[in-house]
Amino acid sequence: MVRVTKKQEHRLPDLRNVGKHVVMRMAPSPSGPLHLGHSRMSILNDEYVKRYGGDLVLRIEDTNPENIDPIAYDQIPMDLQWLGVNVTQVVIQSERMDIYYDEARKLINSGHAYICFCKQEEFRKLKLKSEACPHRDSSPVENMESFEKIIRGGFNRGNATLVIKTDLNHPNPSIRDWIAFRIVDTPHPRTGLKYRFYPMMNFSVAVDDHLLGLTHVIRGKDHLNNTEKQKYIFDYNDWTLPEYYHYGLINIPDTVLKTSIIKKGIVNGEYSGWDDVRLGTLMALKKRGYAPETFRRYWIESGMKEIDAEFSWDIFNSMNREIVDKNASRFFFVKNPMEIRLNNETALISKIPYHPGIPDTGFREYEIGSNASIFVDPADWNNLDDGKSIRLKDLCDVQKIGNTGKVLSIKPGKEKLKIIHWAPQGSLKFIIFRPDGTTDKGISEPLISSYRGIAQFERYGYVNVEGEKGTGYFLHK
RNA sequence: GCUCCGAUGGUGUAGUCCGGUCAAGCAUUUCGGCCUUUCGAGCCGACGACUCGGGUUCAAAUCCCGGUCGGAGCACCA
Repeated sequence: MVRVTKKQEHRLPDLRNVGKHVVMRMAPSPSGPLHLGHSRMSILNDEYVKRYGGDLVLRIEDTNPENIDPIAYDQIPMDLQWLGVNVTQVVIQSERMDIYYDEARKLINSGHAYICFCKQEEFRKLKLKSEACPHRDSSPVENMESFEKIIRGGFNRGNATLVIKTDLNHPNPSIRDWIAFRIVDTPHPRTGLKYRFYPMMNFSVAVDDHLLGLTHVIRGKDHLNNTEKQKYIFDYNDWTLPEYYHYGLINIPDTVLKTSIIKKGIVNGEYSGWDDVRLGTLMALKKRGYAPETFRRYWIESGMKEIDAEFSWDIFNSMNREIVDKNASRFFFVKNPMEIRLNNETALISKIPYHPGIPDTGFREYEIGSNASIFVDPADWNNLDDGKSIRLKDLCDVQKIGNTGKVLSIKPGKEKLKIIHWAPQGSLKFIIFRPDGTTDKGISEPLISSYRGIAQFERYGYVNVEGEKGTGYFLHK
């Protein structure tokens, strides 16, 4: 039997129980702009909504006033738009507080939730022993009174919580009677001090997943326990559970992603902003020249397995190179330039294709006068033994004699020579910011001045160029 | 410690549900060759993996049991 060649492209597995359409969501906390890690859940959800049709909800989970950066409300939708993620509905949780209160009242009435006045430590200890706290048996009427009193501001932080009754003998202590609301008196960037009794993520998520009609939930497996907790809310209300998927954690090496670290760095001036090229934010990656399509391809290939994995910049860059290369004009960038003199008697014309693979992109052309001097990278020139020959790409072959190049031939000789790049007189200062925080300074050929976008600096790498400024951001080799 | 989850080359994946077509495919990396006036692209080739031990079976990457290793969560973050 002949083996059928498998399709090269990776395809995400089909979802279970898909009806006419799906409703899915992304639920970032607004602690800052999106980063590389967030792009995974965004792409995954978006892919499925595109496959099956339906809605994709962006739900901003801003129920912890202490962990909000207002920039996120605007930047997250922009990040998603850049990624090509088609959000059909935006929901901001801080605008839904009354909904959460109503759902809480329902659970209090049905005896599934109680107000607890235990100190944090006390409550924890009892739970570990599988013992009920003294407030667990309060009547719904008592609980309701307390609840309304808390909402009106009758208690201070740490003195009261709303707890969901689960199972005190559950093998996992964190799932035993979990806290659904707690008091926070920090002003909220959007609602100020209007509310002080905030739902915990497990409560608001369960309520919203139901009310928004979620059919499928895809998220990281760090939420595995949370899913267990949220199921109680669905049970008590007799709501239909969405299908859950939990993908494994991705370790992204050599990349700063933690918003707390980034924020601190921005404040103390170490980073220039959220788009500092040393960071793993989408803003920074965009600035360096990554294509949105690269993210999509990468995360589709990674799939939804629960296994933890290592993010591979090699593979990511390789995918990006494939996308970006065809539109990347070639230029010469000479790092730490040194001048060498040629002994040509007549002027030389150098005509170099902008893209050797795509002939109709044209040429860049420079005239090198007689006995001209040009610039080369000392790393190339100094490694060449005196008397040896080298090829100046698209210019001529030369023999090294000290710091002069004796022109051997204008047409490339038969001999196989090392080929190096160079820059003519009139080249412009150019500086490249690299993601490791270093910079490469040098010069680039004159025609770079009108170029914008991703260029390939030959033998150096891909760089997102702002020609008129003489700066560029290193993308990858 | 407790609860849950997982294990295919350096990395990422395919195959595992329904055992045989898998002496394991693809991509990436590294190395070599061809081509080429880039160390890019393209082409060819090489290295490199089923965590271990038992069991079931004519047959196991695939099913079962155990060990090991790794990961996540562990309570007023999301």
